[in-house]
Amino acid sequence: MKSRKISVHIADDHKIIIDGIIAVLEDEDDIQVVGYSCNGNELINWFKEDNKCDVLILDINMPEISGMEVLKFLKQKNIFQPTVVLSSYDDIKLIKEVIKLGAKGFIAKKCAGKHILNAIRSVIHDEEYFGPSIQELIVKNFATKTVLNGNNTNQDGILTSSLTEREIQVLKLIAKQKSTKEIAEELFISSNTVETHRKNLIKKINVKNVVGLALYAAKNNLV
Amino acid sequence: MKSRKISVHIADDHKIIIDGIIAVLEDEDDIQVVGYSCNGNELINWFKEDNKCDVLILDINMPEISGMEVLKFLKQKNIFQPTVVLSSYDDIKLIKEVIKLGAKGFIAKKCAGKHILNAIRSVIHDEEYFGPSIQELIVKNFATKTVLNGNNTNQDGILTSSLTEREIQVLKLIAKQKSTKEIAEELFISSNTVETHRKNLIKKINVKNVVGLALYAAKNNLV
DNA sequence: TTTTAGTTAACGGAAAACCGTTATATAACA
DNA sequence: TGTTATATAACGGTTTTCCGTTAACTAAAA
Repeated sequence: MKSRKISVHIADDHKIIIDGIIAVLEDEDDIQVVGYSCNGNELINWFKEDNKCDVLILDINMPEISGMEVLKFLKQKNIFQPTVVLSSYDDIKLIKEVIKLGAKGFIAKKCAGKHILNAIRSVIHDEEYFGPSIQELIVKNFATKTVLNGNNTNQDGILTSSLTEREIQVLKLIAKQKSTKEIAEELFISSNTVETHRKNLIKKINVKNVVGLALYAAKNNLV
Repeated sequence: MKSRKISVHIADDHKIIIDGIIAVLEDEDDIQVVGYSCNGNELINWFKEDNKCDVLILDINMPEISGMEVLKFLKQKNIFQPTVVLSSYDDIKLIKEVIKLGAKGFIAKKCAGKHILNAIRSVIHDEEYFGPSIQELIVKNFATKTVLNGNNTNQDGILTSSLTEREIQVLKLIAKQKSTKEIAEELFISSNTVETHRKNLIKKINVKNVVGLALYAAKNNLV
């Protein structure tokens, strides 16, 4: 007896990537693409119309409603949705966030198509799957974080840190080229507090100065 | 009489995008994909082995050897190569650079696949082709640049400015989170000179501070 | 209920960035 | 042969960032 095909929905703001994934998946006879979305809005509406799929392939870097926010939406609505997250960058913090939000698969876009197949077949069984470059990153991160000051890591060892709401808010304003004073005025807090946030951001993100913060912000679509 | 197919080579560090483009092109019976490269090195070697194609589809954002550098290589070797440049970002400065280096087609990755077909069929006849979002950008840029201070624009009106070699060098080091002093030591020049360069960069790029420079550097793959 | 995470705030001193402006030398260009 | 672009350098003053450290209050979690 042959079981039903795995239904897949793809969400990515780059149509060409959707085409690419479809091209990879259509050769497999246990997988079926049942739809795609070109932005977070479309995807959320698709869910709201009570559509379903076995596996969601989700780009994290989408304008307006990001993949992250889609995951938040799903979590909030208590929708259990096996998901493979696609990302342009290898970023350990991003991976942590994504795991926190319940996604089990994570692949860097630069990785070839066949890994998506493995990822789909893993997450459908609620198993984790990390693409090759991600695995490397996790191992590297684990090593350094364990040896170095465990400033961010808590008891779990790996599932940690990330920025607070306020810190993200401050970071965004820094990335808008605003000075401490301007940020303080905008957020109705003391300049000293903003400085503290800036300091904590530099430590948490492990960069040298505001330039590092700006690059981090750019990388994580906070700009 | 039916003419020979248009041979196309694709270069992009994201395999999935190559797959996507192949998927789009393989439905066309006047176009034939004759090869692909996953980075700038591979592509340059491909050319060095005296391979040829009618149209090159070139991603600008590749690690190590970028698309820009590939264009420089082709120009330097006097290889006339009709090229469609792919970019993740809509950036007017980038477009200008690319035009300077001889590419005639320019498409943002977010644009759907069919535009690539138009682009290929344009550049093969040495005609320019700009994707929809790029056209918008050019129009917008033209309007503001004309109205506002023409600080960067020279006689040509559109094909202008850009940073000097030295400025780019300094900018890259700033984006590496180095201080003025460190940069000065690395380049064997005075701190004062580095400050002058930083100042000029801020003015030229029209940003407020090093954060703006960092973001510009990130956007233009100088990081 | 203690513990932890987050937000707020302060302070003093060092370092770096920012600003305007001027100036010299060189190489390329018209 | 001027003109222009580029790279170099200096200077004084202002503003901002950076660093370490401490601490109080709150809300949520263990």
